[in-house]
Amino acid sequence: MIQIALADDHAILRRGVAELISKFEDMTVLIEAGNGKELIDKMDASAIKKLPHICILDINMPEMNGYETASIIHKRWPKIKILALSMYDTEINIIKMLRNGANGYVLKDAEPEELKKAITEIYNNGFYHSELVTERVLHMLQNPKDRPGEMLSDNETTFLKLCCSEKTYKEIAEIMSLSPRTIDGYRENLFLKLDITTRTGLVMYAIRAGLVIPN
Amino acid sequence: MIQIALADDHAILRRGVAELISKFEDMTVLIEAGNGKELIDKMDASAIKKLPHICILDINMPEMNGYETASIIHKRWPKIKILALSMYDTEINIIKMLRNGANGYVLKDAEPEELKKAITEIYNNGFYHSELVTERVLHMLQNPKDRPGEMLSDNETTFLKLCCSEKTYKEIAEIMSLSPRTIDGYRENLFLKLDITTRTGLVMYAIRAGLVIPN
DNA sequence: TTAAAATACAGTGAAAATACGCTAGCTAAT
DNA sequence: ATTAGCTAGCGTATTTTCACTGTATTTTAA
Repeated sequence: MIQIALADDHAILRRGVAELISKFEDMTVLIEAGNGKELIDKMDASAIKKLPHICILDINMPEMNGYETASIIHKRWPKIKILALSMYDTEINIIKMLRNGANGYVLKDAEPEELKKAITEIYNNGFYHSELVTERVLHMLQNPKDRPGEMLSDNETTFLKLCCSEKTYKEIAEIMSLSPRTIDGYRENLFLKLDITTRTGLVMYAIRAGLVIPN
Repeated sequence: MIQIALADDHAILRRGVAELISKFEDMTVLIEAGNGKELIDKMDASAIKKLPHICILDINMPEMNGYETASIIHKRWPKIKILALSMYDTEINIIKMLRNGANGYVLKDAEPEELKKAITEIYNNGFYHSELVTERVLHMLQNPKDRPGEMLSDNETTFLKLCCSEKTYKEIAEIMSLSPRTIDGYRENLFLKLDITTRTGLVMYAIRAGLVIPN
């Protein structure tokens, strides 16, 4: 019996997926949580013998998003497998989740059958790679250089989050205690890396990447 | 037995919700669709006696979004009740769905119990108004700036959608075959109505309102 | 130990976004 | 028929954003 933990902020979706999973043979949902932090807290609290085999994580979550959650779980409980369940299929999202320790990636658009398959394969083989995760993406994971979805530095990520507000770059510079010119550098770098030319592009990217929840 | 139709582009969520609903007593899912157009096509195709009592609609959908779908269903089959199922609780979303014929509004964050309650009440009384809706609607009625008379016009909506791209206002003006100054007027109006001061604000708003799917 | 990156910072100028003031046509309201 | 409101339009000024050319320091890698 495969034990599963679920983290997603949308209760109806989460409960629905839980129902779906418990209908699959040999699978059961052990833990449910509304965000990454809650999941980790529950795993901390639960007895060691009751840990799940697989954690299914949404990327966009309040409090603690999927990336951070995956990273922490991967470090703290290396044996637990992680399956990312996301709305978007942008390369950067996939790569970022896989780099943070995810063993598979399924879209919310997918058919339930694919979810079942992903869970089974991760449990049996340790990973699940659909056509979505192409060889190209896997190759990128190994070659740290020359990938379009270059990993973002902490400062760049912070900057990107702050871009999704009505602050000017000058104000962002003050908040981050940096010179406006440095911020300008971040902007330019991101434009290059992400093939973007406007702040609007940055905002759209940040939302797709799950860095901010538009609420 | 309450017959239900479901429209949502995320298959896993949709199947999950369908499972959830079929677990509720006296409820069954008759039709499932990936977007509004598909739902309407299926309802057109299905025999008249097999129409659902209630349509549950997501707002953010490709092809045809929740607003348009609600409006069409409401006109074509006035007896069928509509329940909006949305990610966001912005006033404008709620009001817009209600204006387009929805009889209730539930968030994806909500507990499954609320969904059940909403379906039951809509079936029995014709509507479901949670504290969420009443509160928001009341707030709206008090705030002169979001009065129903100041809903967005078609042109403003089109403009708002185009804002979520890397186009300049000048380019948007060309696309819409209007003078750049007219576009400027739309922008200014929206800033006033929505209490916004930058294009970034417009983009964030448009996404929350489900006008664009960030893909 | 050099070379090559990554990081932080600087000035300038052009383009885009934002803020106002103003005109005019249409319609609805009493 | 006139007040009020909404839509569409023009002009101008300021602020913000974007693009380009740089420099100095630190880290990383060969």
